[in-house]
Parts: sequence; C-alpha cells; structure tokens
Amino acid sequence: MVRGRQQRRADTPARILDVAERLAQRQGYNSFSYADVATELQITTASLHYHFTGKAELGRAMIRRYTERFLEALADIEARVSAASARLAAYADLYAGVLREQRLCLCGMLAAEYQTLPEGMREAVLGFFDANEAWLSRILEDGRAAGQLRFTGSPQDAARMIVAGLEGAMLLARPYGDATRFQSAAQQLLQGLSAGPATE
Amino acid sequence: MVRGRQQRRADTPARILDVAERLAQRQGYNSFSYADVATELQITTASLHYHFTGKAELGRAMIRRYTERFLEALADIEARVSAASARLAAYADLYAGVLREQRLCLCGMLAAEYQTLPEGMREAVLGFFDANEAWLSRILEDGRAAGQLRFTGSPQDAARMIVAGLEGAMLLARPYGDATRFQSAAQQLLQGLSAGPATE
DNA sequence: GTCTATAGGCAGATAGAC
DNA sequence: GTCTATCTGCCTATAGAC
Repeated sequence: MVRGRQQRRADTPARILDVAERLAQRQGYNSFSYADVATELQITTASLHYHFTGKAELGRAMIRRYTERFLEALADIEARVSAASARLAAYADLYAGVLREQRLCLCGMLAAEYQTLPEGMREAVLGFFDANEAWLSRILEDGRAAGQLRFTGSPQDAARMIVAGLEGAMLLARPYGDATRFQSAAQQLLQGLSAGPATE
Repeated sequence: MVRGRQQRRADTPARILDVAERLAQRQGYNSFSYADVATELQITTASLHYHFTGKAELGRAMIRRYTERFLEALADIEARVSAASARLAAYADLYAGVLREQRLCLCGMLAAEYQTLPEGMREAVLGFFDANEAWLSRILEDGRAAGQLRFTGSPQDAARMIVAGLEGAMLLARPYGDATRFQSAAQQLLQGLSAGPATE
C-alpha cells in the first residue's frame, strides 16, 4: 500500500480517535478537552481542529468507529461460536474486556450524558444500541428456535434486558474496582435463558 | 416552630439542593454550574458560596440527602408491603418514578462520572449503593426463607444484579424517551425471582 | 444572607504564518 | 499538517460592601 511520505505512523485522525475514545470512556465526553487529547499526542489544539472541525464532529466520528468495531466483533462471535448460550457469554465478555481497561462502554457513558450531547452524537448513540438489540434479538430468536434458549416474551424485550443489565453491571462494577461484580451480574442475567436440563 | 423573620419560604439550602439535584440527575454533576443553580433561584453564585463552600460540598450534601430520602422510601415499602415480590416491584417503581421526571438515579449518573468526582462524593456514591444492596439482600433473603422467592446464589449477588439491571434499564430508557423500555426490563429482571407455581 | 466586582483558569475555536 | 497567538466565553471562587 503506497502512501507517500507524510505519515509514517498510524493516521493522525485514528490516533486522535484512540485518545478521545479512551478519555470519553473513562471520564465522559463532557469531561475531556481538546487540550487533553492534544497534549497526549504532543500536538496543539489548533492541529486537532484541522482533522476534526469541532468536538461534536470528533464525537460523532468516535461513536461511528466504535460501533463499527463492535459490530465486527459481533460478526466474529457469530462466525466462531455456534451454541446460543456461548454466543451470549461471548457477548458479555466483550463488555468484560472493556471494563478490564477501566472503561465504560462508550455508548453507555454517552447515554448518561445524553441530554447534553449535540444532535449528531445522539443519533449515533441510539444507532449503537439499536444495532446491539437487533443482533441480540436474532441470536436469541435463533437460539430459542433451536431449543437452546428458553425465555418468555419477545426476543427484542429479552435483548433489551440483556443490554440494560450488562450496561448497568459495568456502570456499578467500575466504582468498586471489582470485576467480579460484573461477572456475577452477567452470569445471573444470562443463566435464566439457558434451556439446560438442570434449570428446574 | 418559631423561626425568626429571615426566611418565609423553604430553607435556601434545601432549595439549592433541589435545583442542583434535578440538574445533576438530568445533565450530570459536571454539566451544571453554580451559575445554572443561582440563575434559577434568582440569586448570585456568591450567595451559593455562602451556603455551600464549593461545588464539591454541594455535591456531597446532595448525595447525602438523596440517600436519606431513598432509604426512607425503602423503609416505607417494608412497612406498607409484606409480600416479597411486591416489595421488589415497589422497589422498581421507585426507579420508574425518577425516570418519569426524565431523570436518572442521582447515583447512577454519578457512577458514570465517578472518575472525575472529588473524594468526598465518591464515598457517598458507594454508600448509596451499599445501602441499597443491603436492603435488597435482606428483602431477598427473607423472601426466600418464607418460600416467596426463589433464586440461586447469595442474596447479595441477586441484590447486585437487581440494582445493576434497574440502573442500566433507566440509563437506556431515557435516550429513547420510552418508559416502557424500563418497565419491560424491570419486569423480566424480577419475574425470574418469584416462586409462583407457574414458573415452569 | 445577599450583593457587586473581579480574579484566574480553562473551555472550544479561529486567523494566519510556516 | 502543524504551529503561535489570540479571542470570547464560561467556570469556580473570593473580597468586601450592604
């Protein structure tokens, strides 16, 4: 891939997004500044404005990339794992991986800040959750049809409960610095869905 | 109750806390300012500093009052409602009432902002969750002992799952402006705990 | 208790040189 | 692409009059 000489290392926009994403997941979108990002990358805030016209645009790009990557991870789970309950466990593990880095789900954090977000970011946040729900709904529906999962109500409702439960479990586990809080909650949340013979 | 002449209406500190609490629940602690509170009360930020030396102290007082009131509501549930599953439903209704005002649980919001909070506020946030867990654990344990509830694992783990699930459900329901998202998640979360004859 | 006035810092953003 | 310099605005906080 011939690229010219101007950038040996990773694209500057990508590195900006890396830093912004981490800061947003740890502190919140409203609690990091252009200066924070610029300092860490050893450039100036004026340079940031060259790559992203404003913080709102940076925010939008951040969510879009995060969602893309998350959906890739979901496709990967579907390709690698076939058992429905194992797929759900792998889904929960995605969250656990984020928490391990002392981060919240980016969109969970942004959901808390939702009322202060610019319109473009709001839509992107909802898009993330919609996509997660759609994927989970499909996995749940297929799993139930295959006799691997058992739940009452619609797959969509179950999917929403799972997303809410995992987001909440992350939210609470982090202040305690206790990953087992998340694991325990995730396990309880999902165990009720397995159609194993030992449920009753 | 003789009070002198200087304050006919509600205590100024209480009114300050009312406004700060609502703003914190809607926008987050980091996203409201002394000026926001002062403007709404038609006083100046200098006056605010007379009642609360700084924003951190205001924040601490806010959490303490919120926790006190929440615990009173829990005691009230325990006094009014005797069936364990009805107590859990009433607990979830507390959250629903908050959401109805387009607010998040104060401490759920602060959990998201946790890493940016001053030390005094952090402790107070954990205290809120600890107290909730302790109350729920007791309710769950009693309910199981009375044969009204059924769950595997410790009451504490179940309590943590409930708190996490309800906090997450609030977090996600609000951006969608859809209270039924909360209700549906809360119902699914709790229904698995009832020891009713129709579970299987 | 509440005010005016103001300090001192940080925010996001832009103009224009290199 | 990145810089320096700068603007405007908001933030928390304080001094001191009333």
